[in-house]
Formats: sequence, structure tokens, C-alpha cells
Amino acid sequence: MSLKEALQKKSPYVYLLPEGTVQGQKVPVYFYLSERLLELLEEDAIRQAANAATLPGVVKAIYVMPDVHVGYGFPVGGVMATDTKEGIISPGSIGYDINCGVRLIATSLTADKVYPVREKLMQEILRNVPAGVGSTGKLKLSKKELAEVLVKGARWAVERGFGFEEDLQHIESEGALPGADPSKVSNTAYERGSGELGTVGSGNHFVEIQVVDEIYDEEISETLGLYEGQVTIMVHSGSRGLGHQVCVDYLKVAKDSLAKYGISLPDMQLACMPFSSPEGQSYFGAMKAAANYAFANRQILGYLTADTVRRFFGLSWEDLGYRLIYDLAHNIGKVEKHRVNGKVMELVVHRKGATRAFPPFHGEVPPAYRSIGQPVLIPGDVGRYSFLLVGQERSMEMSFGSACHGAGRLMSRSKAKELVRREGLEKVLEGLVVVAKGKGTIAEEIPQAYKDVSEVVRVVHELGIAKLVARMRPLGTLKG
DNA sequence: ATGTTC
Repeated sequence: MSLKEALQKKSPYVYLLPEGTVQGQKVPVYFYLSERLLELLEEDAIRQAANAATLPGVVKAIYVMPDVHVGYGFPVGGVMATDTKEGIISPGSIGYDINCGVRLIATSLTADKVYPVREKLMQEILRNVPAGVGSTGKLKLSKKELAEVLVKGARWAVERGFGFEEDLQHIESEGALPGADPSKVSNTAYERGSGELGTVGSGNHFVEIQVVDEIYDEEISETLGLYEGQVTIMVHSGSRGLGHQVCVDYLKVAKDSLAKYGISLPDMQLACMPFSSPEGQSYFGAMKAAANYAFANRQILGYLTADTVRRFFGLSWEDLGYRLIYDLAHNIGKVEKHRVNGKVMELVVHRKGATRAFPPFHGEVPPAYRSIGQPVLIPGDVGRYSFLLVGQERSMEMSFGSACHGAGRLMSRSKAKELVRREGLEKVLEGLVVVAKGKGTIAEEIPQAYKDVSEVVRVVHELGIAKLVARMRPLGTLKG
């Protein structure tokens, strides 16, 4: 029997793989899916989530979001929590792109002003915002300067003039995870990171000019200062080569220490170390340093893009109406307190392709958003809508305070490129304004290669994990 | 995702 056949439908959108379904599975796995998304669920993704449920110190349940797909060891869209005392930390369950995340900036511009000049504006953004694999920015940091970035995160960028002090309040963890340890980051990672700060990268990463296209919740939109026809800027990027190298380095450390800690695994890609061990603490310190690099990266990218828009229209910052709505991580590990069987426990929450979605009045929701809940930003893929939701109370019991992160791939990169070869890029993109350094990335990232993100956000909305607030449509997209 | 098969 396949694992998919072992899934039990518990209620609309909730599918359970009971504990003990696979050898050594200590906790159940919950999949949050519509019937259509269930059809797309890969057997290997179910296997990966079940494998993680065998790891030492795993707590309560593994939760899988509707945008699930197979990843390295642990599925993208997966949430796992482990006990800080008895449990492990798993680099593969956080992901290669540490603190890959999203930033949304509001402006006072309206679409009628931007739409007619969108191609010219995007060419200007292409000139000013570095993108592409291995691209480098204007900054070239010494090891000492980079170590400062790794500790200060977004604040470092603000101090260098990339943005404003008040931005920091609207970033998850104020844009700097405490306890980052730059001494645990390898020289190779430093070398890869020294020239890449303030660059977009490749793959599904982008910088986009959008218009607020539909409002689902008037009252919450008003609190956020969002209205139909308003132009927004979205940044989707991460920790670039530096975070990638941290993951590579500590997967090796984890593999090399498995025997020492008596950890046996169903899949070597889940190589991990006890959280409280020296190896676990070194990875956690390095992971937080990489996360802070990503916060600084998005701070710079958001500022550079907004500044380009501002100059293009000849506006002051005040007239542009630059305002950071929120910035969040969707690939990260964090120590958080959660209620498990009526008891508050300190847990290492692994979110891989999953967004934190704390409800109204949670202590980590910024004061301005306290009564509405934490903004949850869901980036669309090329040519697709992006969404803004807010975290809801049920996320705390259903997913350790987490929601989905995006659409998830439907078509392999090679299949996408084949489609572009057959049909031609112009036809496939039908009128979308997409600028890029090279042609290769766009071909792999065409809209047809991704699942429908609207369906994904509908599931978390229906479940009461996060509430739909607004939808944004792209006016122009910068890709790597 | 990624100095994209270091």
C-alpha cells in the first residue's frame, strides 16, 4: 500500500498519516490540502514528512502546508518542532536558502501613473538592482564588516543608509536574530558572501512592482494602509551563497557526528545533531548569522528598488510614501514557546517553505498590527498574483503558528524550458513585463511551471490558519 | 536555492 492510500481524511482540507505508519514514526503527520492539491501530492513528499517524524525529540506532529513538494530530506512546505533538551536540529529541514523570505513595501503611487511607463521603469530597476546567479552588488565587504552584518542584520543596512529606523519594527524578529555567531561561519561562506549583499539571486527570487488588485478584508487593509489601485514593491530573496554554504558545511558536520550521538536515520539527507550539543549550537549560531545576512539583503534590495522608483518619478521619499508593511522568513529554525498537550514547551520550530503566522495579540506581532495579527506574505511566481494574509488563532494549535509560503513547482525546470523552446518565450509570457540578466532563469520560472497559488492560500484561509486580506497583481518583474 | 554536476 502506498503512503498516499494510508492518508485518512479527517475533515475538509485535513489529511492524517497516523503515527506508526512508517517504521519508527513517533508522531502523526497532518497534511493541509484541497482535493485538487491532494492529487498533486507526491508519494516522496509524504515519505519525507514521515521520515522526519522518526527523528529524536520530535514533538506533537509534523505539519505539511498545501504548497508542499519534495525537498532535500524534508519536504518544502513542512513544519517540524523538536524539544530543545531532548531533540535534534536538522539543517536539511530548514533548507539550503536560510531565511529565504519576502518583503512588502507600500507606496503612495497608483497604478494609473505606473502602468503606462512600466517597461521603462523595469529597465531602470534592471540597471540598479543586481540579479542573477553569482551576481555581485556595489558592496564588497571585508571579513570584519561582514561579521557585523551577520550580527546586526537589517539594522546594519539601515545604519549604512539603506532604509529607515522605523523599518526595523516591521521585520520578523526586528531583522536580527539574537545569538547569531559569526565565528561559526566558515571562511568559504564569508568569501561567497562578501560581494553578494544587496543582490536578488536566481530561481524563484524576484523584485516586483505590483498593484493592489483586490481587497478581501476592508478593515484590516485599512489598518495596514492598503487600498485598491495602490502600487507596492515586493522582494523575494534570501541569504545567497553564504546561507547555502552554511547549510553545506553543517550537513557535513551533522553526518560526521551521527555515530557519536547514536542517531540512526531513514534518510541521510535528514542528517542532524542534538540541539544542545556543541555541533547543534554551532549550526544554530551560524544559521542565525546567515538569517541576519538575508534580512540585511532584503533591506538593501527594498531600499534600492524604492529609491529607483522614487528617482524615476522625481519624488521625495515623503511623496513616494515608502512604508515597509512587513518582512518575513519562510526557511528558518527558531526557538519558540508553544503549548503542547496543555503544557508550554520550548521548541526548535523548523519551517521549510513555511511562513510564521502568529495570531492577533501574540507578543511577537509588531504594535501597529497587534490587533490584526502578523502579516503573512505569499509571493506569486512570475506573472501570478501575490497575497497578503494575517495570522489567525488556529495556527497555534494546527501548525506551531505557521502558514504556507507560495505556490510550489508543478513542472520540472527542464520541462519548463522545453515548453519555452516549443512555444517561444513571448507567447508563454503573454504580455507580462519581465526583465532579467539572462534568458535562462525566466524559461525555468514561467507561470505554467507552478501550481496555482490562489488555491494554496484558499486552504490556509478556510482552515483558519491565516486570513486573506489583499491580492497584488504584478506590473513588472525583475528576475535573475 | 546554489560560484546551477565543488
